[in-house]
Amino acid sequence: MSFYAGADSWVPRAEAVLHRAGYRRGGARRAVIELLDAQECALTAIEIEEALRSEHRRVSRASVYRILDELEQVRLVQRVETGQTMVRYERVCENEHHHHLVCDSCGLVMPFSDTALERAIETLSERVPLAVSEHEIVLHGACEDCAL
Amino acid sequence: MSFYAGADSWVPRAEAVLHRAGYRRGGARRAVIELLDAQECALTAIEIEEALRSEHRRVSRASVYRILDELEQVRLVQRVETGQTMVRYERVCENEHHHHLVCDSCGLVMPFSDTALERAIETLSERVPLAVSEHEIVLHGACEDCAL
DNA sequence: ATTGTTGCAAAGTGTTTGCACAAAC
DNA sequence: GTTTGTGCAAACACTTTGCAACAAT
Repeated sequence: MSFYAGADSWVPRAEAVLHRAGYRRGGARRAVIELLDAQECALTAIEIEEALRSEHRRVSRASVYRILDELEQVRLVQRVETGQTMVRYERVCENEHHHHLVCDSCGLVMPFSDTALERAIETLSERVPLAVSEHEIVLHGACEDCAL
Repeated sequence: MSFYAGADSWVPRAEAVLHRAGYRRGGARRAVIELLDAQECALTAIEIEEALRSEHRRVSRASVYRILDELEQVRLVQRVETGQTMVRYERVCENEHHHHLVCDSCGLVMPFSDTALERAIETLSERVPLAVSEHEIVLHGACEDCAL
């Protein structure tokens, strides 16, 4: 099992995908893309807005939502539902695939990946009355600090 | 793989758990409990409100939310996040454990269960920096009708 | 010049809260 | 009789939309 596989060239790929899909460039979208690329794990829209503001690249909240929506539609970004009232978003890389651990006590979200789990999902996907395109797995519990 | 294991004696257990936790009885809570017990899969708060109204057991929306929250806290009910803007809720039975298939096209939600998957989760849970208490798995895709 | 992008403010929508009254114990 | 449960309406919080100004092509 591993815990985060590091970056690939997501920013250039994102630009290419967006261009091909007919989008023009824009400062707000660029800022969101670069921020997401620098993240280790999923952020909420409001966290994204705040992070950008704190690095003096203010983007309106409406734009954050619009941009995340666009990026999700072209599958550059995926939603992560952690049971924490707010949806989270993270970039999707072609070679790296992970799921999430959520501490229900402090709200910490961590990525993890496991090949046995992926194999089980793959096998299962063939036997289910659904043409499976995605899957999401969230483990809830108490993180090491909170479990003390 | 199987697709829904049927009822156990959830209503009496719910009553017992609530009583032990110091709750009094109430018509609204009773109605929600009986409705949830009759479901095959997870409902949203608004679906619950509407279902109760249509069987002439009107319960205010605020009460639906309050009751679901209480039931969740004593683990009689669990949230299901399907990526469909509204959270869903379903009863949790002691002997039956399932996950969900979601059709992203029509919104259909179906339960499924798989022992290989559960084994993978169990093994994995030991090796992760989290004291795992729950897990949620959602498969997204197109259902048989929508895939045509 | 045309068309997509952005910010702002307003509207929307699901959820929560305050309060008064009814019901349970 | 005291405490909890419930309905109603108002308040909330996150998200979406309308619109005018701006920027990219």
